[in-house]
Amino acid sequence: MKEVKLINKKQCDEVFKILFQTWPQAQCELLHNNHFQLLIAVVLSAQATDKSVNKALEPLLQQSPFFSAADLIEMGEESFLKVIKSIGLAPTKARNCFKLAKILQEKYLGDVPLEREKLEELPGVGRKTANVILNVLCNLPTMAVDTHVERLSQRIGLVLQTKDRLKIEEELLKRVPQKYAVKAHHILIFHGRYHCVARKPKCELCPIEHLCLKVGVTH
DNA sequence: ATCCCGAGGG
DNA sequence: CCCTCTGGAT
Repeated sequence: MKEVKLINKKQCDEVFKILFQTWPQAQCELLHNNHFQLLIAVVLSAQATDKSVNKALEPLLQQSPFFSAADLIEMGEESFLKVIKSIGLAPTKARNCFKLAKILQEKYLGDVPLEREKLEELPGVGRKTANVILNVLCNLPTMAVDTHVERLSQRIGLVLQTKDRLKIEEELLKRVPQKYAVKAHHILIFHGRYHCVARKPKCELCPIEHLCLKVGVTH
């Protein structure tokens, strides 16, 4: 018999209240000066730390603060690959970013479309990336389910056990208090990145330890 | 289900 | 050494 590991609605509200107080500064940490740069950064951040993405892009953005789709097309895929070489999955990402830039130029005058369907048509952009873009640029209450959000959701007991990220997203959106709907994604990211880490979570120091079910945590 | 694949941490 | 990092396309 499979035990249902889930905290109740009241506990869920408390979790977000405490986490919001713990991480009031939670926000996107990817370097960017415009919509295009954010889109590129989010695409590059797949299976990579935001630190590694910032480290690779910083010199480029320093030299070219208004770096745009047109600029990426002009510099070429090979040159861009050299820039992002230190990031994992670089060849695939360079190809996707270059193709993406060309599509933006041809279809949207170089702008980033702020609609889910159009975003997800772009190479290298899936549901998670689209959710981040819509959240950061439009302040929409989307829930991008990445490795952190998936881990914390299961661990704390915010959602039922499943590897289906769309299901996790839907369940989370139902359970997150309205007040924190827009911030919730980054609140979870910060807690996952800096505290409730994958391997050795710092449970002794955790502000929600009394509420957490610690599903799968073995010390 | 499997492939893409580099740096940083433990 | 092994695991992890704001996944996506096939």
